[in-house]
Amino acid sequence: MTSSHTSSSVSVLLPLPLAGAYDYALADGQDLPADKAWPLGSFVRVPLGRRELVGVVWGPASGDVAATRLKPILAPLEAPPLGKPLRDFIDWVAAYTLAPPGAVLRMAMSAPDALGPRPPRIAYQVGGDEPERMPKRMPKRMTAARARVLAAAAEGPPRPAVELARAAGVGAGVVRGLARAGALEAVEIPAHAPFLEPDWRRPGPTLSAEQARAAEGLAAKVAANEYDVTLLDGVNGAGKTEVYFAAVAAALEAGRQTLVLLPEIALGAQWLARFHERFGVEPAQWHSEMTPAQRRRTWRAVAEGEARVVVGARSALFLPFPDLGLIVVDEEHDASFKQEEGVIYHARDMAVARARFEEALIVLASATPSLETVTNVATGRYERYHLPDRHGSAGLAAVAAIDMRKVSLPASRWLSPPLIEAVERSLARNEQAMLFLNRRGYAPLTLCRACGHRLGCPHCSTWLVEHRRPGELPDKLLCHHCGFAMRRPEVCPGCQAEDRFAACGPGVERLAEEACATFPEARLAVMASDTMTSPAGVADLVRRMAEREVDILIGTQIMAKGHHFPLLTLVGVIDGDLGLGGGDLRAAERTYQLLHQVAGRSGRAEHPGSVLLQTYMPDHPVMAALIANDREGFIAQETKDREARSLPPFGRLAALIVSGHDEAAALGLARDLARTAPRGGGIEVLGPAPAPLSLLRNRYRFRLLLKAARGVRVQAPVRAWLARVKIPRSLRVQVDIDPYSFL
DNA sequence: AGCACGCCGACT
DNA sequence: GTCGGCGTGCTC
Repeated sequence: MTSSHTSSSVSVLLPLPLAGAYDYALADGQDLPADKAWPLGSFVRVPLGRRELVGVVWGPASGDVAATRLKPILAPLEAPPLGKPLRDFIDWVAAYTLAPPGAVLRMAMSAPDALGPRPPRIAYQVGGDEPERMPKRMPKRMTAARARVLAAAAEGPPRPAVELARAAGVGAGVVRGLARAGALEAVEIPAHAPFLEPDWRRPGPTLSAEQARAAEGLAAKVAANEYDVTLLDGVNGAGKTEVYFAAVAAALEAGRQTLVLLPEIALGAQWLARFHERFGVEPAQWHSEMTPAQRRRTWRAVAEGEARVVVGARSALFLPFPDLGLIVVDEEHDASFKQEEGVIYHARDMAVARARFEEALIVLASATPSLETVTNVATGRYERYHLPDRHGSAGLAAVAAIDMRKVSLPASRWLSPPLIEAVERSLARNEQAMLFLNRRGYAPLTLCRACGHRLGCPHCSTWLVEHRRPGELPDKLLCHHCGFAMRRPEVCPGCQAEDRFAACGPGVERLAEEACATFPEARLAVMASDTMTSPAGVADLVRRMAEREVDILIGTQIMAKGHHFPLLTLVGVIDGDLGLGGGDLRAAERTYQLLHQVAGRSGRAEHPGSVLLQTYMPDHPVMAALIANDREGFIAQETKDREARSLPPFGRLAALIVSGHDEAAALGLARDLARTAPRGGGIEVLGPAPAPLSLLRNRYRFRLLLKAARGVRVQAPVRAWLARVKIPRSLRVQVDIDPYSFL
């Protein structure tokens, strides 16, 4: 091993789940010093087997493979090199999550075509500069669609196929067909307009004294250019967004970049509008629904420092910011920050690590901070800015329980008389109401009244959920875990009885049916992740709510995320107890957070709101805390409970999920793992037990849970543990450090 | 993650 | 006789 200045080889990390980086030889006759030609972080094309792929120069050669056996680096790519903070972050995430470093690198290379030269942007025109603007060659076949395209092309500048097609109201194929026929001329036009710099000089809104204090504090922290974690803690409506926008403005002023992580970017239309209002432009966005071209453009703009503010879902955490000065994690408690597939990580926790490597400020914002974050504030690791009051005149919504043990409802009814009366009063006052049920579909279970048979998914250990969406198959049964769908069978698979199926339990669709019958005059809308699939659909519903075209909004938790319904004054929670079943250690915390967030939809602006909570457990600590609006009391009790049981954040957990198509083989490996499990030193291993979803996508799953005392690092013992057993390729062992979901 | 190699069933 | 299934192992 020699220094990178004189060595003739370097190690290159490839975006593959390999154990480590591979050594490559530097090409002969390279007239630049090696560290100039291939600086660390450079993207390079290398051979691997009979393939060629792009990797990143990661460090000096390891020397593991004899120099004579090394293949040469083929060529550098033109994208800017990954900076040291991001490379260190990638190594750190790999070590923390026990994922192969290349698998983590892959997340930072999520726009493969962004690394090479920009593809030319092709536009189509007709007639060029000539005044006539007639096609040089008329197509042999002329159709109405083609005529519209030619007419559209004759006006205005050359346009890309998609835009021209949109202007003519036809598909892009028509444009391409005309180009092929020679009727349209292809010309190269300049690349996309750059991302505009948000204007931080624009005056912000007037802030309250507390908001102003927090805003100034955050701005000063940004200017300090140091690693710092600050919790921005305030109820919905307290103006957290405007406060952290002050930090964004400070980062812009300092010339550094900002990343804002949101739980669900697809639902962020209102957030984007607020950003636009504050800074005059839209920020760059990053989420899973983007097209390859959009990813390319955004990734490259981030890497070149042109995109100054990026708002994105958790995967945006791995974008190649060259100068990141600020990270904001909004709704930091939200469970959707936990990535559960591939590299398993929690984006909030990883964001804190990235901020450390970038020497940046990270702001965690929430009305109901996670116990982890609250504990870090208590121990002084994080600072906290508190925004105690709602900005505006409306007080907090009053929460009251409806004790469902004391109401008797007819079969297949879920609206209690007190809730119905409250909705009627709302409607009479010409105000809006919301009914919340965190369950998609019509009915969560279908059973046979003759023999009791339940219709389950053939690939998972779950019940099929009935959906009755208009325009869809009637009686459609759906598995919410693997997507399996079927029509309800004619006869019961258990006893061959005909027409004896009964839908059991409510989903939002069935609730809507009941609401429709109960409030026949009211205009209803349903909002669930499967009925609101596009951001435009969500935006339209939000608009209809704002313009009072809807009286009762019925939906699942996606209603609770970031939407403001100013005229909404009543929230009815149909089943407050829904999240409390099961063995999830965070069940109480999550239920509190979700119901608090739902309650926060009610009573904004000048309308006071109220929340009615249907529950069979009105005395449960979660319900009691919600009714008393006693967040601190709930946190104190939950803290005491977790501490007593040495559960996070007062102890560490790691889960191993063994899965495979062969149940006996999977169980056998799980037992081998239990036998060789680490013991002592503050570590205890439980299991194997069938995972709560013991069959998922045809894979049988068994879980082992490693519990470690506070301060014990779990990575090294788990790594050594896995090295002790042979894992056949037909089985998979997933490691989940700090598991959230226990499924 | 690919891609090859290798060892057992239904087809030109 | 071979085309092809996917289990196992390797790629600097």
